[in-house]
Amino acid sequence: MTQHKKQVRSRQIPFEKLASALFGYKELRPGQQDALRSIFDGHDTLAVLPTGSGKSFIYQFAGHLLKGATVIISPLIALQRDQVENIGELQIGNAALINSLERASDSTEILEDLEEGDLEFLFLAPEQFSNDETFEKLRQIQPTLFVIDEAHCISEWGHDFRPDYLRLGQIIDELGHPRVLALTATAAPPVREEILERLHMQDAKVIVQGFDRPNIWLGVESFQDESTKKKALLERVQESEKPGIIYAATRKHAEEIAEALQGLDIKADYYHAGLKGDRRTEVQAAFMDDQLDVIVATTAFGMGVDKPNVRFVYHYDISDSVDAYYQEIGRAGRDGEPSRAILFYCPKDINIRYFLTGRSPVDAEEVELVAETLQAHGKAMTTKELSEELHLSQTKTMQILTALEELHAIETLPNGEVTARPEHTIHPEVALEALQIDESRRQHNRSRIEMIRGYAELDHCLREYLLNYFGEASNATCGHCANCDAGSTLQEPSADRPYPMNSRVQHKAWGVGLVMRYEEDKIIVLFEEVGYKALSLTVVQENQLLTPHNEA
DNA sequence: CGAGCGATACGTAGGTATCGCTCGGTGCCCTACT
Repeated sequence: MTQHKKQVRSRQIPFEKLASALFGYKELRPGQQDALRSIFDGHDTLAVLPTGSGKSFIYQFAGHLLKGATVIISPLIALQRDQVENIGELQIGNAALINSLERASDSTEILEDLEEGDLEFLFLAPEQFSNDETFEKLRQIQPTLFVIDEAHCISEWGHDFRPDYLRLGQIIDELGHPRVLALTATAAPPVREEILERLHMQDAKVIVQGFDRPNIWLGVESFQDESTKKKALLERVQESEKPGIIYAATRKHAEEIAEALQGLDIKADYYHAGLKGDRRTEVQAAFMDDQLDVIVATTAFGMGVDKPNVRFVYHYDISDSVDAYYQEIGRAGRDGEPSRAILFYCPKDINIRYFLTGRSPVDAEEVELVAETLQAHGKAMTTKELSEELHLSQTKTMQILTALEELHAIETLPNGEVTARPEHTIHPEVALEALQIDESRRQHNRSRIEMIRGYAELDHCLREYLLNYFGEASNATCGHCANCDAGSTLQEPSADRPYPMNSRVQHKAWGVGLVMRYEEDKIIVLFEEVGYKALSLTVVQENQLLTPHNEA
């Protein structure tokens, strides 16, 4: 009875023929083909494929062909609705979604349909597993395919903002480990590793398609003060082909820029999470229908936006990581036509990013307090109960719980409640270890900001920097970025690259790390414990600071 | 970190300079109140 893991060898399946019959596809793209092959050969699969490469098709197709239910985890209700609608237009089975906006009675019915096979696809946000009824029912149903769409959310949001993302691995185990398919357009090598680990993926295959978007011209314009920067941006927008997107760090900036553009008779509007739901829908729809030329937005805008003719993505404020920046500029030029991505950079803008990502450190007393309370309490508690009892903010409580959980000092139940582990008491040194875990997380965040600063202050090929960050080596000048245009040559592919790109190295103090890139006489390594570090190659070689690290 | 706001000082009328405080991003979910 290995029913749901039964091996239908992939080569027996005429993928192309079926894709054409079911979806009207003329041919499959390489990434789609590889991902399907991997799924049908029984692997858990992580597919990192550029947007517009038909990622939804992969789970639609696999879900339709595999017996049993398909559960899709998707971060936004709006995205889920689009997907359900999308499936409705195909002849591949019914789809539904369960969330807080639907009626509870409906969700009971939906789960019954799923059990009886009248429903093939169920869309959920990860938070839904905290609902005992839903979770129990899904455990009975034992879905055969478990899909995590926008899987980079695990590492982008899981650590503080939406912690339920970190619990998906446990959920997958509890559901009897259905075949797992994680999909994303943007994941640098360390993010890929984290996805595999956090989802408890087994016998996993990772499929990665190229990150390069050659039709997007890259540029950085530097300024010393805000007003000059703003003026330059407005001028640039006036002369740019439209439509376009402008990203700002704060809601206020977004509103100000949009108003300034309106003052110049440009059809512009702003978008951020402070707007009412229907207003957000309205602004987004206007942009999608070409009624707006420019949308000025915070990071709230963009996920699931697939507009082909976006001619520019400008950043009025710098992003908090290369990952976020790449994802945002990737919304330009989906039609393959020339487009521009320009970062308007002012060194002090980095500070807002430090503020927004840099939670204050936890202190030992708080950690002890949380640990003791959980032990004394005897039974499981919600984060909310804990934070109210201890007069700590929910964010802070979450921050402490995440660290304690990594130490296996506490356990998070499938419904999201936390409890002390009865089998071992919490030692005093756990608090100190938790501080270290928290500090290393903070350092990691800081180092990500340093990497985007590195991009902003770069004097050679910008594209090469981005591609290196995502683990791709490039061997020629791109000839299509501000620095290449200015005559800068590719960084010398010098003979002094003692460690291959993306190989693992060991440092005496900082532990194991991944070789990210070379720069003049420096090597940039992403250490698991301390984040990105730049080391002088001369010093490294003279003192033998790094040794190749082979995994066990 | 830094922008922006209100309160205060200054010393007699209204502007201006300074201090100290607050707030700044992303979305699920659920509960209480219209």
